[in-house]
Amino acid sequence: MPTDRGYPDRLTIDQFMTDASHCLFRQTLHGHVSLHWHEFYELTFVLSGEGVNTVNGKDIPVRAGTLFLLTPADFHEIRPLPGRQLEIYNLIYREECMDAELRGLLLAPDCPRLAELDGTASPAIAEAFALIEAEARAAEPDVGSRLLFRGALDRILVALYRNAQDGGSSRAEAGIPDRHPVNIQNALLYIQHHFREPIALEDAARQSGLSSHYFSERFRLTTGTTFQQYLLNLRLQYARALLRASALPVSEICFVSGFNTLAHFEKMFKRRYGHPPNAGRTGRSPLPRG
DNA sequence: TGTATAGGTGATCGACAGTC
DNA sequence: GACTGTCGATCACCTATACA
Repeated sequence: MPTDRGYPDRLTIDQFMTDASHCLFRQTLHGHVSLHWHEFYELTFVLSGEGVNTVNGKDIPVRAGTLFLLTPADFHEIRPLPGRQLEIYNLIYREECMDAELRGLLLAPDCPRLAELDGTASPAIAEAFALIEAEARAAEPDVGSRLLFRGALDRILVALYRNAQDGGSSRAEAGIPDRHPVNIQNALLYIQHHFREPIALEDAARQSGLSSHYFSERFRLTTGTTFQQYLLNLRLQYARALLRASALPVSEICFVSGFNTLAHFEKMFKRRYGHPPNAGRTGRSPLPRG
């Protein structure tokens, strides 16, 4: 579990799912879970209690019935309200566990990936989590276990998509028009969720099934920006949010945001925001205990 | 140790021509 | 019209270095 030293922890697949495709925890949070991010997807359902989930520097209240999905591109921390506790289901899984269609819907840039389930939908989702929990306890997992997990996961994700609320983000905010050709959307999706890794134009082009030359042209015409510029924007936005939300050194933020050298990160940051990375900091120390 | 700057190199962009 | 390949120009990125 994340330590509380003001530096975000990176939770790796090797730490939690060496051989498995997923892992489920039912836990009660009595205090603050410090800033962290993961290499896997995290689906959380609040069974009881009230608290605050801070995702990419933005506070989001959570309570019984709240369901949210975090991707490897998100960093977050969660804490119960003072004097309260949070009882949650926490399901972590690999990207390939998601149905392709659901992945396309839920990982779209404008999808809030947060839902408040009412008294009707909530028990059904708790039941789906309980099913995954029961299967995880089975002594000998078999093909049936895998299929039941996929079925339960699909059910939860569909509920999330149907009940998703706009947390304030929008395509316009993200600089993305309403409609893109499917091949460009695939590439955008790929970029959105892999921008912290080294991505070449060719990688994104492969996602769209186009040659790199033609993809470059279509991408620019469709999004109004070049591939490089789009990638740079994502990395800078992520770095700025992390600068505001954590006490992580600039050099660390540079690397986790997808930049390979500090020199380049600082140059690009200064060009975009008009000041060096440290100058815009609020001096935020680790979050107050909840 | 963390941050900032300068200069060189290679990857990418974008215009254009050509093919199917 | 959709797509690919070529090639010169541009810019992102890296290395080296300096400073607080």
